[in-house]
This record gives sequence, C-alpha cells and structure tokens, in this order.
Amino acid sequence: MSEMRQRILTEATHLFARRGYEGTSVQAISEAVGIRKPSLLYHFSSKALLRDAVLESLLSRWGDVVPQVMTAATTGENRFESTLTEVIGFFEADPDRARLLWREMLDRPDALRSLLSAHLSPWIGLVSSTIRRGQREGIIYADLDPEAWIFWVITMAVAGFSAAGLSGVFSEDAPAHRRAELVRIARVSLFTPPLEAPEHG
Amino acid sequence: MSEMRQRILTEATHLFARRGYEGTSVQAISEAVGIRKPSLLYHFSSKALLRDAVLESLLSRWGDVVPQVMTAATTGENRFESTLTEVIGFFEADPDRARLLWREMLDRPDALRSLLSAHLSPWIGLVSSTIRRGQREGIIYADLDPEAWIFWVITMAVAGFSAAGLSGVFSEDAPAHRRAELVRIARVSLFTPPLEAPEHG
DNA sequence: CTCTCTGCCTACCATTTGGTAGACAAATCC
DNA sequence: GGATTTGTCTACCAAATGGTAGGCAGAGAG
Repeated sequence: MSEMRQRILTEATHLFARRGYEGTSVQAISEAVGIRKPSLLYHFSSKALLRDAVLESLLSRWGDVVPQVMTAATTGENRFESTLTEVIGFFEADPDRARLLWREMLDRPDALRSLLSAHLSPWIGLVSSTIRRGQREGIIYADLDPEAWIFWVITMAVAGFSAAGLSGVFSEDAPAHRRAELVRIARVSLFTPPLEAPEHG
Repeated sequence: MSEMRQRILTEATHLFARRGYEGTSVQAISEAVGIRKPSLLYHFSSKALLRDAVLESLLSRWGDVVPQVMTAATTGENRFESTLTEVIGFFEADPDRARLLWREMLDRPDALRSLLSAHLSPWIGLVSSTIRRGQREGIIYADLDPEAWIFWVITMAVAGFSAAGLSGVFSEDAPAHRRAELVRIARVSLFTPPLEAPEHG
C-alpha cells in the first residue's frame, strides 16, 4: 500500500463518514489530501472503487481486533466484560467507523450484508455458541435468542456512537452515563439473576 | 395543506429516507410526483426547505401518537408493554421513518437535536419520572439511568428498523425474532427480577 | 544516454445539479 | 366581463459533478 493511497483512504473515510458518499465530492477528498482530482483518480480509478476500498479497510481492521479479544479473554462473565468493552472501544475510539458503517447500511444494505457476512460470521458463530453453552448451564436466560441478542448489542454500540452528536436531547445524558447504561443493559439482559433476593427483598 | 404539497411531502419523505438528501435530486422527487421540477419548486421554494418540511411533518406525527399512548395505558408493566409496542409499531409500520431520522442524525445532528428537544422533551420527562417512581418502589433497577435507558431503547427501535435490509447476516434472525428479543431486553433490563428463584434454581 | 514507468499536473468534457424567468391556462374575485 | 391570483409549464442558467486526455518531471534500468 503506497503512502499516498493510504492518505487518500484516511481522508475519504473521514469525509464519507461525516458527509456521506453522495455528499462528498472527489474534489473535496483530493483537497483534503492536498493533491488534484486527477491525481486521486490515478490511485483509485473511480469514486465507487474508492468507497469499496474504504469499507474494506474498515472491516478488515475489525476483523483483526475481534478474534484477538475473543481468544485473549478468560471465561464466563469475564469474557463478556472484555469483549463488550472491546467492541464499544472500537467505535468509541473513532466514531467515524460507526458513522460509516451506518451510512453504508442505509445506502447499500446488500453490499454491506455480504461484507459483514464475510468478515463477521465466524465471530458471531463463536459468540452464539458460547451463549448457548451458558444457557445450558443456566447462567444465561433460556428464552434469550443468541443471534438476536448479539444483533441488538452491536446495534447499540454502532448506533450509539454514530449518534455522538445527539447529546443534550436527553437531559444530563453525558456519554459516560450512556456507555455505563449500555453495559448494564447488556449484562442484565444476558445473565440470569443470582439466587439471593434482590436489593429491596 | 394543499393536496399537491402533501403528495410532494410523501414522495420526498420516501426518497430522502431511501437515498438520502444529497442522493436525491429535486428532479427525482418531481418525477415521482408526476410534475416538472419548477412546479415542485413553486410549492417548496428550495430543496432545503423541503427537507425541513419533511422532517417537521414526521416529528409532528410522532408528537401526536406518543402522548395518546402514554395517557391511554394503565399502570406499571402494562404501561411498559403498550408504550414500547407503540414505539416499535410506529417505526415498524413505516421503516422510512426510522431511516429518515437516522440519516438526519448523521447529516445534521444539531438541527435534529433541537427538533427532537422541541417534540420529545415533555414525553421523555414523563417516562423518566415514571421510571423513577418504579425505582423508589423497588420494581425497577435502582442503578438504572432513566434517560440513558430511554435513549438506548429508542435507539434500538430506530436503528433496528432502519436496518431492515440487514436480515441474513445474523443467521436465522427473522425480524419477528429480533423484535421479540428487543422487547425482552427492554423488559428484563428495566424490571428487577421477581422474588421466586430463577428457572434453573 | 536513452527509454520506460510512475505519479502528478493542466485543460477539458458531457451531464447533472439547484434554481430562475417568464409564458400561459384555469379558476376566482369584483 | 375584466382583472388578478394560482399553478403548471418550457426554456434557460451558472456551477459543480465524475471522469478523460495528454503533457511533463523525475527515477531507475539497459
């Protein structure tokens, strides 16, 4: 990957995420990089190909991060914490990732579906089977639908961070509060309650 | 509201939701309506004003539906069910609503924030105080953050239905399963568990 | 030295964009 | 019946779009 290609990818990622594909001109990207439009088109021969490259590079980075976390984590609740933290952190570290994914989902759901299938399916299968094991052990709700649960947690992570600009509608909802509440919702909707009576008993 | 204005609004809503604001030309909207471009611009003197009108009409409809549900519902868990069902139903009935909201959030978070504040704040305050009462009664988790919880539930509803085209990535996740799991997550993350021992005791 | 290839450039292209000017017909008002 | 308003149209505009043609400088290879 030549350095210029990389710089173009970086700027294109940022602009596509912020203004959308249709809302970003090749001109704008090349200006951000500091070259002329035909120079950009020398590296990516069309705007559509540039979009594909941007998306591919984003998903491959996700593909690098996730398996590493899954294998590193120990067992049970510990694994839950670290995996969820990592997923949240991935989008929190750069909300452009969340925005880009969500825009792509709105613009080209079919294209995104096949990309996600390719990059995420093995990982989803792994998490699902872990959940099912927990269900047999009774520590996870038996009536929980594993794939659907994963879908919603990922949806919250992606959607929540692509919505970063929305703070203030819900009074006092500092991002930290929202993040903590997301983790709480995920945990309490996953694990069955412990046997002791609840606080107010 | 003249009939033609309404027809334009309907088509514009659909196209903005599907292809985005930048991805939709005035030409395309007027073709969908069956008139010429200048005729459309006679009713909405610019594309930007049309977008504002589309968003306004969407949010005012939400503003009609929600209070009606909140007052109609009885108390406690019953109210939870009917309100959540209504919110989900609002977006399920026409996923374009969810898509449009989400696109607007990505494109113009500031503009959307003020619109949401105007239309939703009273309702959010009402739900929040209902939750806080439940917390004092011990039937709702004491460590739950009401505003954050509402944010996430609404986020799931909006995001989930704007993601309608994504079925199939998560194996076997029929929309019905996803919907049921959303309701389960919302309920079990809200209400403290009953005193009897969990199934696997 | 020359030849080729890489990478950037200027100049240009057809098409589409949001928007305007102004003609014209039908309805409405006085 | 004449004047005015409403709503649609054709014709047009400048600007921006994605993309192409082709020149040109420099580096490396024979």
